Amino acid sequence: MRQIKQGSAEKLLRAAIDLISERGYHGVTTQEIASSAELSEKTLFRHFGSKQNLLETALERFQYAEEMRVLFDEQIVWELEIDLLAISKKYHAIMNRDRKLIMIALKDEVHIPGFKERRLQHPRQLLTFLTDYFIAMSEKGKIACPNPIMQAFTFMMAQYGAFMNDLEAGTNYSGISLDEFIQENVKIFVRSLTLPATPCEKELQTR
Amino acid sequence: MRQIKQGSAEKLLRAAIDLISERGYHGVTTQEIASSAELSEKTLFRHFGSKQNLLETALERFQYAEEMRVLFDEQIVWELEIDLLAISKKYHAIMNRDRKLIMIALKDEVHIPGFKERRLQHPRQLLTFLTDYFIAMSEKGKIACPNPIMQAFTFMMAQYGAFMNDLEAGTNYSGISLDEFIQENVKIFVRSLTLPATPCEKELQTR
DNA sequence: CATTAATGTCAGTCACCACTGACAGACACT
DNA sequence: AGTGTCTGTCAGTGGTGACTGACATTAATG
Repeated sequence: MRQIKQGSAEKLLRAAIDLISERGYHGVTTQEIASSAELSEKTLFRHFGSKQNLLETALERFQYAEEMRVLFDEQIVWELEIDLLAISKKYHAIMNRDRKLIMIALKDEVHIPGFKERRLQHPRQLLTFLTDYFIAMSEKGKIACPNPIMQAFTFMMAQYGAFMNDLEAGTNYSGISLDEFIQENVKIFVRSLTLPATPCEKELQTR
Repeated sequence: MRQIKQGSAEKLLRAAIDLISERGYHGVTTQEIASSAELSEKTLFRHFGSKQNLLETALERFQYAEEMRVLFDEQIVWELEIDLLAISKKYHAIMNRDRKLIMIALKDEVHIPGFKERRLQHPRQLLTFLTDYFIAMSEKGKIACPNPIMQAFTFMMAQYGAFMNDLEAGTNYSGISLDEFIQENVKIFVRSLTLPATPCEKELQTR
């Protein structure tokens, strides 16, 4: 009967994620979580001991740095537009998969030791990957005039903003889709980074 | 004694915003709010009748479209870099001023009729202003090759992402400040939009 | 059949919390 | 001095919600 037990725990975790991401930790009762999982409240406590532990277990699923590393190791073709598109799409795919966990982390009502730190480490890693990519591209002579960290950061912030906007506002801006944004944003970076040998004295001045 | 009454209501509102933005609506008790405002719980209920009404009153302070309209009407000098910088700085100034209200809205635990709609309308207006600005700049021949709505949207998303990142992660990325981001992002858009008469066939193809 | 593991039911505990009523003190204005 | 306004204290009420213990049920397993 091990499978059935795991099935129950799984159902409870999913129900918890669904409900807490919508209404917040304190906005949902253990009773609701249990019956949403079609189990009794008692079973919830037998599995997880406490509401907080249920949440902690659920949150352990959030991680994406590793997947990003694989992307940078295996899918890069050293063609700016193609690579930036692939990176953007992967980023949004992962973020959308975990969007409920991200909502919970954002509401952040319960203090879970070490969780915030673990969470913030993923985008930091992505920044490193992207910066290294820009540096390498620069060394290959394929892009120009880099302040690679800041450009990587700026690229990430745009992705993050679009994701967050989609997360909370959905289709607030009529007729603009996430996909269109990705296309346009990549184009802007491509145009900005592949200057046809135009010098960049202006940048050198300001820093 | 009107002043004293207003002083108390104000203190309660501020305390409510502070606490709820940190711990969420259900994570804070009326008792805590009252004593954080150095007033009795009774006074809280005498002023606002209910906890929910206290929150609703607090949230009425969020608005920025009007301030943005003034900026676009009065501060624009039709010089891309200068204008984008001014717009960015104004945006972050407003958002930072209201960051606690934005946190509350994000946690979004309590359903307040019409609030979400009212909230989403501000960025939509900003998008309109910025799009019109790009169109005008294009007509003046100062920027090139516009898909103005998407470019305005992309610019906004970058700002939003940087703000949200700052809001929840603070100084997660060592040594990168919001101000540096603003500078870099504006530069990227300037470079991308002011192509020195390079044709844009590539864009025309893809759409 | 006996055992074991997972679950359910039921009844209940204990703490917390939004909210109230009755009463009283402080202060201003007339 | 009297009146009105704002505030505080105190002692509640009613509801809810996390969590528990005792006992029964179901089904798989040896």
